[in-house]
Amino acid sequence: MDQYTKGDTGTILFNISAVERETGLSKDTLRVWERRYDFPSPVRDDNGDRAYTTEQISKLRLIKRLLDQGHRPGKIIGLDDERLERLVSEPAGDQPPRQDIAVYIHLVRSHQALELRRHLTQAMARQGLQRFVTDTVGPLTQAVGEAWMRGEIAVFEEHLFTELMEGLLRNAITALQPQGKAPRVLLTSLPNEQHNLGLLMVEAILTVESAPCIALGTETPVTEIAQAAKAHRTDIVALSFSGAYPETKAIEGLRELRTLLPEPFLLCAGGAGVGRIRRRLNGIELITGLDKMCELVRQWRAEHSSY
Amino acid sequence: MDQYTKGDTGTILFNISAVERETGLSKDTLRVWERRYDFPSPVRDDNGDRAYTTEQISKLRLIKRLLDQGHRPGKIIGLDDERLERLVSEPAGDQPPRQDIAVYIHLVRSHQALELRRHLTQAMARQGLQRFVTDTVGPLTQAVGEAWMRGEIAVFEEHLFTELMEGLLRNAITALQPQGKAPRVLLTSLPNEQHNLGLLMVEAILTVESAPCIALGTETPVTEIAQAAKAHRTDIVALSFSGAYPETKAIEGLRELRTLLPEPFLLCAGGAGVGRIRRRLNGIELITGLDKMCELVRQWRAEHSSY
DNA sequence: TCAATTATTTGTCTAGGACAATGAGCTGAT
DNA sequence: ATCAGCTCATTGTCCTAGACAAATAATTGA
Repeated sequence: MDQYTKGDTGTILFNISAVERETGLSKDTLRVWERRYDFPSPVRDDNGDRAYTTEQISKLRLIKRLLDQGHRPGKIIGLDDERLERLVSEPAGDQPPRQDIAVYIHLVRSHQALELRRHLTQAMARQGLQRFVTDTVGPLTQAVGEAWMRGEIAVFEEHLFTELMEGLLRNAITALQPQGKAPRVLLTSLPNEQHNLGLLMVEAILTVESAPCIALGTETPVTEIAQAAKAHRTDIVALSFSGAYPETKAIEGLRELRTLLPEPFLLCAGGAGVGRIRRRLNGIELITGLDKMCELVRQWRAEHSSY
Repeated sequence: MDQYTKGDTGTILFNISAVERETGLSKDTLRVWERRYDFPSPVRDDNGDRAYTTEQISKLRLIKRLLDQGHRPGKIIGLDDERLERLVSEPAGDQPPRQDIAVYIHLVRSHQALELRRHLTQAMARQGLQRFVTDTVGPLTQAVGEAWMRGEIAVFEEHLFTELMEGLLRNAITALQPQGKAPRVLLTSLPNEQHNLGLLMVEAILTVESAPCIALGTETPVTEIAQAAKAHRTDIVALSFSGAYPETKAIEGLRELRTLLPEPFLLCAGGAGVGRIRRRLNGIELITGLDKMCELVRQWRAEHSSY
């Protein structure tokens, strides 16, 4: 029941439930990997329950990232950390390093909240909300996430960053006095997907585009999404998936929603979690970037302006 | 793998994974309930996998609500829908009915988001932020929660309300240009406590009181809270617990935090979850209302103004 | 009346088997 | 050479059924 326990040497050990939360790998998967590949091979606590070390968890995170890139478990689980690291950084490759992002990251790590907020507010004023979101918030959020994966940023630092960013975006959105014209867009995520930043980014962009948003926050059950779309007479339903969201669950949820929502509704999904979906899904638009959401709205307007 | 299949009569059936998502009850729990209480007793599909009907799912939702209210599975699972319904609406107390709250609730239920926002903004302007939070947001949030328990408000309606309220409070907070003087307060909640509204209410009140807040959002592990308090040199650490949070967990977490944070730090806990704690906890302030938080800050200032 | 003990309830863990869906590798026809 | 179709290996999720600690209720004793 407890999330973590202390090992003999004072090291912190995590139970299988905590590891599921931390890595996004289901308990079943963790157990079957242990059976088949001998990794992870956690020690056992007094009850005989699996107890994972932080090292194992970070290796699992690394492996998860590689799976998301298309690698297969059997091929990579045996490799040592060094080789895994090389695989991760390999194809990700060589984006031009960005000075501004490095500055923000530094502010996050040195706990200068006010200074960080000031810098970001200035950037927003300089770039305008639309470009601020696509060119700064998006990449920065991703960079923070990656730094967190590598253990360079503590949990509480990431929390503070997220909170600050949410405040900033929400403020910008209300400042625009959201009204606007069709299409009306419903924004939310499926249960177990708690990341709200992506949704707020989309909301900001859509608000700039004068498309009215109904934002439900995160974790709305599929049936409720369908009800909400009908009750609010939205034209588009947009779901957000972070990179850690299990692909099969995402597809499952989207398909169910498609069945529950008859055709006139446009259904689309975005976020890092859909980037790796190769399959074409019937009647579901996969959005590969924040700017693409804009295009979708414009396209919708073009198709519905015939009168 | 498919989330739902069609039954013989054309009814939609859900697999165990979908039910977990919809109800928040784990697969393990669903299976063990079936074993022990014969409910839910789903039919099986061609693979022998459980297939749940929508009726079963809504009964499960009802049961989940009652569990959150403190009922125990063994006592209520056997009851029929009628009896369950009666239980849900039963404990609704006899507070003096408030007209304004009834109006807000009505707007929530009729999906008039813009109108609701307008009303609330007006109330805020009329009452001032401090009284708006204590006299309107607090009671309203509670009323919405209770209505949701009774099934009078749908999940998506509650989500929209929460989202709207968060935006409103965040906006008010930033508008105040938070700076201010000591004490510095760290605001967050423990893992598994996802309600952010309570934290935002406190943040709003403290901001009015010119006490600078470090808000980490929800679900920060205890060790991280301790680190954050030190890194940001806060004077007070305030945790929020909603009514559903298990009392023992709360006490456990608070005690652990008290051990990790040496004396000069003031540690306090608030929210519906601490209201029912009778025991006095060493070195931990239990806050019984939003206004009490104010008093705590004033008291702190009185004690530290000796120079 | 309240604290300490004992009994019951309840959620989550365990093991290992099964199987469908996915992806990889191969074959033969265009 | 390319591509559809087939086969085989891989992989995630579901299954059963037993165990046990934590949480809660019931009982005892001071």
